[in-house]
Amino acid sequence: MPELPEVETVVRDLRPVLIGRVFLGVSHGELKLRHAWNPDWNRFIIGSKVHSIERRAKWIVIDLGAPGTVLVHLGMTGQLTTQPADSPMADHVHLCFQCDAGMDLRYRDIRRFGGAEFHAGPNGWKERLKQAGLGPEPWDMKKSDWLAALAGSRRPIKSILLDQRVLVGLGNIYADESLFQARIHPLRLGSSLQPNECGRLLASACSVLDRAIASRGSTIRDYVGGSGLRGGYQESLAVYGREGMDCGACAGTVVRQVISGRSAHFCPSCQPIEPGGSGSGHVVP
DNA sequence: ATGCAGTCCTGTAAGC
DNA sequence: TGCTTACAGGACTGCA
Repeated sequence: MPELPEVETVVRDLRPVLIGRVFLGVSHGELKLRHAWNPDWNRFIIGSKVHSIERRAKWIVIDLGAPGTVLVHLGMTGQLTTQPADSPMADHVHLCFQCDAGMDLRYRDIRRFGGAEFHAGPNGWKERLKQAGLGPEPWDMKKSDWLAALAGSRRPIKSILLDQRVLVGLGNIYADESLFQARIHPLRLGSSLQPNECGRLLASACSVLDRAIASRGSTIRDYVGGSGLRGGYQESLAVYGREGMDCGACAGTVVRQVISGRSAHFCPSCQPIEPGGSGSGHVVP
């Protein structure tokens, strides 16, 4: 599942091979994507050169200079990779940008929760993302804003971490890992967190994301980087996907509980529901 | 205003 | 063995 580290890895993989390439054509499938490609955009794309590739939240931003910008969201199973133009087309490839030098940029997405959009002009894409109401990158989050956001919310902290309007980049995997590293129970309400816990949680999120990026992200099922390589951070996960297994930090066992419709993985011993709990008992909410 | 449940989508795996 | 069902979750919609 592409979260911030996976998207960052795709961007870093694509940069050296895609910057400077010129799009010669675009082909797309019939199936509907969440972010469907409009064929009217082809005329902006064809003949345009890739100036830069950046990441904002979980979006890939491909800057084509004056014509505009391509935004790609990987959704859950999206893959954006470069391949030789004569390589066989895999199943579920919905979009293919033909580049010069015999190279394709292909978008493959099994569950079709992602897709690509084109936004004309220098600021079109910024308006699009502004409309999404994205919060700051975790490393740019101001401590005072973070404290205020948590203090003013009576939602479970797990839900808050997944809300991209508060903070971008975390998905289910890294939200669980961040909460474990900060030793905070996912059901704790935002307003119940003490300032030191808030600070610890933000620092944990940044640190988990940093380490995941260094490992090229986590490949749980479908994720691959821009070069087609899998990630490695799944080997370092402390709680996600480890239901029923030993907690690596204590004698407890990792449990799974549905919170806000998503699986939350945590160690009830290391992450007590009672603030300041010592871990002496397994608290069942 | 706020938070939650439902929805999309398909491959995988568990269960009968 | 073959079928059915549950599950995975990012981001959006609609409801209470």
